[in-house]
Amino acid sequence: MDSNWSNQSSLSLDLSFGPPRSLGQASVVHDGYQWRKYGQKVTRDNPFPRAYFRCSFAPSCPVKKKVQRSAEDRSVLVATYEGEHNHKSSSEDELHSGELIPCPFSISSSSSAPASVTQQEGDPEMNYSPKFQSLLVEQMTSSLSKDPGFTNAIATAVSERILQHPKVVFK
DNA sequence: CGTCTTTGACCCGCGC
DNA sequence: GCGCGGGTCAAAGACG
Repeated sequence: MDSNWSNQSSLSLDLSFGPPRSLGQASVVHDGYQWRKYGQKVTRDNPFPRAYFRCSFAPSCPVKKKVQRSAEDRSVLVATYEGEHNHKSSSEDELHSGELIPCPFSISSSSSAPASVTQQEGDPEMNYSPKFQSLLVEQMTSSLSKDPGFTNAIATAVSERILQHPKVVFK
């Protein structure tokens, strides 16, 4: 067995909570993949509901994703990935078609120290607007300076998933 | 009309 | 053996 993905890797950077409520269709591309929600549960150790997602980009893709708000800081969203994508990301396809800039944050590395990115809520106008993006960058910068585990996870994810190059270390 | 989210019920594993 | 908690299923409703 590949030990890579047998364990869960967690790291959050999930934009799906941006829109107030995007009901109906369009499972949003959060991190380069398409996710379909198949369940939600309130766990004992966390008052906030945990959402369960599957990769809907490829029906045969075994990857699962759990998204849960941190009990300590509710502005922190923690996403836990399980499994390995047996296909390339949808954003890569988009990249190849020369249209959109991919969101390079599909975390496939297993970091010993789960990192997270905070995302403020409350302003529906900040969904995917430049304002929101700049805020996100700001939050990430903050996380980078505070949490070395996050740095490594990002570096690994970017190098493995997007650049297809050896590990790059941010410093 | 087709696809996706929501939500309650069900199933299974684990600890006591 | 029983109870609890986590994870999954499936029907119903909603939206473009």
